[in-house]
Amino acid sequence: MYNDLIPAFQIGGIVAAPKGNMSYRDIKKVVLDRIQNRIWGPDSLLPGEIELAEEFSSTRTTVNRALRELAEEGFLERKRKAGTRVLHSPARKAQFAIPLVRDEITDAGATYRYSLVKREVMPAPSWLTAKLALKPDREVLHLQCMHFADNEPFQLEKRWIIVESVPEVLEADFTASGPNDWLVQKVPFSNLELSFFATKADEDTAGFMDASVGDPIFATQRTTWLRGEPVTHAVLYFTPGYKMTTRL
Amino acid sequence: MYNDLIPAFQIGGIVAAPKGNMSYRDIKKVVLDRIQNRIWGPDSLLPGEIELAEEFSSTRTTVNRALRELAEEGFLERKRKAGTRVLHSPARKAQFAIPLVRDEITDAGATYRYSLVKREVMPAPSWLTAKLALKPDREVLHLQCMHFADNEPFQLEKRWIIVESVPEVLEADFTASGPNDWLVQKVPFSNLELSFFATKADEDTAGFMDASVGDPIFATQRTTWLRGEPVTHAVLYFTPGYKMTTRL
DNA sequence: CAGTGGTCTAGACCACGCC
DNA sequence: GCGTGGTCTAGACCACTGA
Repeated sequence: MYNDLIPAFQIGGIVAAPKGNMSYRDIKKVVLDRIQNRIWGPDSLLPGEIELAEEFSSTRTTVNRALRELAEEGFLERKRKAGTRVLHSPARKAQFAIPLVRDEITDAGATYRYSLVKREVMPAPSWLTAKLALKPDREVLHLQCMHFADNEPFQLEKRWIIVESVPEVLEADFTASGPNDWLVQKVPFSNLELSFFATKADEDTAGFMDASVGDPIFATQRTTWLRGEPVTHAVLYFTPGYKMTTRL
Repeated sequence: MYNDLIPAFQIGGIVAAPKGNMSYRDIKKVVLDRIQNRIWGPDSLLPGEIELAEEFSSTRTTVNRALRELAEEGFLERKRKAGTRVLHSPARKAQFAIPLVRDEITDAGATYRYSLVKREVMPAPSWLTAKLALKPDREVLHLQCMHFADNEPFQLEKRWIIVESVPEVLEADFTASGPNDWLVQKVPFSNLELSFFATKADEDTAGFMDASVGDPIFATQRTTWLRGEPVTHAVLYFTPGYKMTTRL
């Protein structure tokens, strides 16, 4: 039984409310503990905020913040009039930072190097026109770039930028630094779609990465809009063996 | 220039503060707009909370909530004494729900079916002992299960459960429903590590999924602890072509 | 050490949504 | 309708940390 894992002093410890004033963090801890120890089991209804405020000798405002954050973290469901309920499946949410490649590399203590592989102004390929619901015959700037960590291939970036949305992109110089840096500086974005998937290295990709044809490749795809207008679409191919990790 | 995309009425609209009292949501919108329109450019320092509260004819508490949430969302950095600063790279954070497979399938409108492929009590394999820092010679329950969506293979689950942490797992019946369901009901968890990566289908995996050997497979890995004790480790292999997506 | 954000209080009004 | 959470206010004290 999992209770074997609970040190004796904790059974009556955290679960019971300490005396004196408690911060919203303390309240979060106690509530979470009660959920995890099934004192408030799945689907059960928690006492109202006022009642909890009394128990914790705190105020409703403070209790509210604690419960609100636990709800954001996916432990509780809150509805007006209905009250606060424990979710049966811990619909926890994972959070990932979306860093710039450069930051990702330098944060890992490696040296970052960038290289422009290809630059081409072209009509939007039909799959892109369809995906972004572009008007027909739009012009796009297509770029391919490599990002290195300690001179090892780290990421291959294929990017399409809608010229109409960012005309000045045609003047930009991408030989020294990548389009992501430039876009971040020049264009705010209001909306983003992010996907993760697995693909296999084709001959082209394998050539750039330290990979063999057919190697499994972890890839992410990002599409960005500004106030409803598509700005750019990028696919990022990671070096074989890459693993994206979070803790919570 | 991206300003071309901004309808004229917005330039002097959202960016300027509306009169009257504003909610924290309104304040968030205005501040975000000013960031995106470079009125408060990257790295610039925002006015203090009191000053903003005056401008928005609101209180510091309300402004505080707005700025705090924008910071959580990755737009701002806040430090005592230093003030609130606009982050140069929109270090936005992606949030994913971590649903039960069954929910993921039924939410998509498909029919869920489960099948137990393998059940085995065994000594912990050495890689698992190392990964979870187990004491030597621990016993684990190893399970392999298939999850189907509309009778199409959707996910292959390989799971190891530390018997010592959850002894009663040996009595559980996993022929009708999966170990995840059981664990969620019986064992709370306090800590979780989550990874995403790409791998290729081996003969075994390809046999279960609708896949060929060598196909790229998107996989996730979850390790769960309860109060510092490892409980279970699972690797979930998705059917080829699976793509995980979020918007923000 | 002084200024900024972090948090708590006590009270109020409001809006949503079950009953 | 009416109870519950959602939010705002006005004020206070505190803790961190940069100048």
